[in-house]
Amino acid sequence: MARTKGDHEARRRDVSEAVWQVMATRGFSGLTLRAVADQLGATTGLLTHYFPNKRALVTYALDLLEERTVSRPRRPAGAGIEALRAALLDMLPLTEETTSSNRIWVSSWDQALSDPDLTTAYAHKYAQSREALRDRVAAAQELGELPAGDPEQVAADVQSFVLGLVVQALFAPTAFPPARQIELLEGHLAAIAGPRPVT
Amino acid sequence: MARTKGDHEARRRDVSEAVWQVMATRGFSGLTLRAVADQLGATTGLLTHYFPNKRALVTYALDLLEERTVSRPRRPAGAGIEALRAALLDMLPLTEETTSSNRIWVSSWDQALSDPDLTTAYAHKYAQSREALRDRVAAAQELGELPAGDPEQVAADVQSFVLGLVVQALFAPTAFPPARQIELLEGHLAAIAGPRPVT
DNA sequence: ATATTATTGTAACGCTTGTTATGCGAATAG
DNA sequence: CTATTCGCATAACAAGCGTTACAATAATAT
Repeated sequence: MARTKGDHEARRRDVSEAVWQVMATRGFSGLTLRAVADQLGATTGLLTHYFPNKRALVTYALDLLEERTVSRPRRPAGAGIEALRAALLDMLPLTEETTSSNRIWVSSWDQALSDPDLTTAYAHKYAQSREALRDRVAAAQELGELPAGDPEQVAADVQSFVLGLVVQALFAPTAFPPARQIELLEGHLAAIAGPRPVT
Repeated sequence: MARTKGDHEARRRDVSEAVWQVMATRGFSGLTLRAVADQLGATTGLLTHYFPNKRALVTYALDLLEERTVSRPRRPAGAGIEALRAALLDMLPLTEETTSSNRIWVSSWDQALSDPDLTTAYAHKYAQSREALRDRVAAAQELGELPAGDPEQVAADVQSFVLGLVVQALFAPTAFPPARQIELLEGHLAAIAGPRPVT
C-alpha cells in the first residue's frame, strides 16, 4: 500500500521515531534492522528503501542523536556563570527526553571506542563542547563570578563532572533524582567559584 | 593433546588472559566464544569445557574485570586528603593496564544498562565506591584539609569528576595524557579544598 | 600393556543478523 | 482507462552466533 507524497514526509518521521525508540529501549547494540522494522510495524524491505546499508542506518542514528541533542529546547542562557549553569543543566538527565538521549549516548560508547573513526569523531564532539564551556567560563571570570585561572582547565573540570554525573544518574536514577543532580551541580559550581563572599 | 595437571592451572590463566584481551581489543560486545577461542589459538570446544554457557562466560568476564580492578597494585593510601588523592589517582587511566580496564568498564555499560540486574549491580558497585570515598573525605575534613560540609556530597562530586575524566581520556588520550589528568585532578582537589591558606 | 578418564577438536544444528532479488499493489502520468 | 513508476512485502541467501553431540588423542590408573 503506497502512500501519498504528503504521507512520505510523515513516514520519514515515523522511521526516525522508530530508530529512536529502538535505541532508547534496547541500547545502541540493539539497533538492528528487524528491530526497527518491528517497532515500525513493517519489514526490513521498507528499511532497504531508506538505508542502503546497516552502516547508513548507524550513521543516520548517530546524526539523529546529535540533532536531537543539539536542537532540543534549551534553558535561556543568561550571562556569566548563569550561562554556564544553564549549559550544564541542559546536559543532565533531568527529564524523560534527556534521559533517553543520554542513555543512548552512553550505550553508543562501546561501538564508538571500537571504531577509530568514531572515536576521533566523539573526541572532536566533546572537544567542541569543552570549547563552548570554556567561553562561558571566561565570560564568568570577566564578570568576577569565577576566580581567575585557565578557563580551559575549568571547562574540562565541569565537563568531566557533568559527564560522570550523567553516568551515575543513569545507573542509579533513584539515588540521583533531578533534585539531587541539581544540588550536586550547585555544589560543584560553588566549589569552583571559591570562597563565597560574606553576605 | 591433553595437558599435565600443572599445565591446567596455566591453561586457566591463558583463558583469563584471552578473555581479557578480547574485551580490551573488541569491546564488551565483541566478547564472543569464537573470538576468545581464536585469541587462545583453540576452538570453541575448549571453551565449553570451561564455561557451560555464554552467560557463564560473561559472568566470568565481569568477575575477572572486577577482580583485576580490585586487586591491582594501589598507591599507598596515606592519611587525610592524601588518601583521597591516592584513591582517585588509582581510578584514572594513567597506565596501559588501567586504560584497558577502564576501556572494558565503559564498553560494558551498554549491556549493563540493558539488563536490569546488571544495572542494579553496577549501581551498587558505584555506591560502594562512593562510600569508600566518603570515608576518606570525612577523614580529610576532620584533619581540617577539607572544609566542612556533607561528605556524601563531596564524595559524589569527586566520583562524578573522575568517572567523566575517565571517559574523556579514553576518547581523547592525546588530549588527556597522564600529566594532564593529574593536573586536572589536582585542580579539582584544590577547588573543593576551598581557598588555600596564605603560605 | 591395556583400560579408563580427561581434555580438546570437529562438525553440525537452529537462530539472528545484514543483504539481495523478486513480486505485488497503489499512486500517478499519458 | 491504461501504463508506468514508486513503495513496500516476501523470501531467500551467506555469515556469524551459541549450543550440542560426537570423535580423537593424551594422560593416568590398573
